[in-house]
Amino acid sequence: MPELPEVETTLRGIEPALLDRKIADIKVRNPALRIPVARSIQHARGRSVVGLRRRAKYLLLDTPPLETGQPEGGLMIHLGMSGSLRITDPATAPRKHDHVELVMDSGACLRFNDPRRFGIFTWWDAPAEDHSLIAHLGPEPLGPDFSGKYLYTRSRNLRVAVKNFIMNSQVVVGVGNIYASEALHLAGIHPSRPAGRISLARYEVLDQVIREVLESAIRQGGTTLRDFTAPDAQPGYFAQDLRVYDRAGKACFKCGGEIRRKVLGQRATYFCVGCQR
DNA sequence: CTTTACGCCTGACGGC
DNA sequence: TGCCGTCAGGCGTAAA
Repeated sequence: MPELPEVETTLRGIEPALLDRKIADIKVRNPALRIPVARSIQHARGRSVVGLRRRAKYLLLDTPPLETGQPEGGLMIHLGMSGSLRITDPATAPRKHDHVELVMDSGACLRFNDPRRFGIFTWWDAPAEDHSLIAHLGPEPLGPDFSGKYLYTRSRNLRVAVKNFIMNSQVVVGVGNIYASEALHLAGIHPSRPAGRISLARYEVLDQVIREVLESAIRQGGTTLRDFTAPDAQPGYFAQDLRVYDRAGKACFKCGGEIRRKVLGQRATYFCVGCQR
């Protein structure tokens, strides 16, 4: 499932094939994504991709108008939980669940594949920051606006469990279910602890481990990046580093305690009974 | 306002 | 072997 590191890896993987290239054609095979693919994505046809950005788990392609009067904006892609992008030859037969594709003038082709169709492929009107899906998002976890002090200040008087707090995209973006459990374990914080009852010092630790776990995963994403265009590209680059996720009943690598599973906010949550308080 | 539940959807998996 | 129920998950939205 694409978390922030995999989206970042995806961005780096598709950039060489898209940057400064013209979108010659846009094909929609199945518009039934989480948000139906609208005809407006055709605004990008004939335009060049002059920039690729990531905001939270959204990929943004900048496509300036060719002549005055055309709309300013670009394409927005979200991978949902089963989406992926790959660069391929447009002559190759599409796979099952290849819903949208960009045919570049270079002859390369970007295909959006998403079995569960929780993803998004849509058009945004400039400025992208004002789009309803990203206008109210919190800071980037790897950016300068995210800090222990920020988490501490935002959480005062909140009774919500700290795991739900850091998974709230209005608080901070890109901390998915897996990394929330992993980061809290590394920080020694119990996932059920009320967010408003955690000290500044502990939030400073949490800030650091969130950065570390995401940066580490992005580095390992480089492995995924290399076979990104390969027909049999495999996800799961982070699986070997998981310390608590999906390890219920097993022993904690740090203290030997038992890893338990509980449901918080309708999500599977894993933690160690020995070293998380 | 905060908090919780639900729905979208397919594939993997276990039970029979 | 195949059928069926259950679960997983990002995240917006409705409901409480």
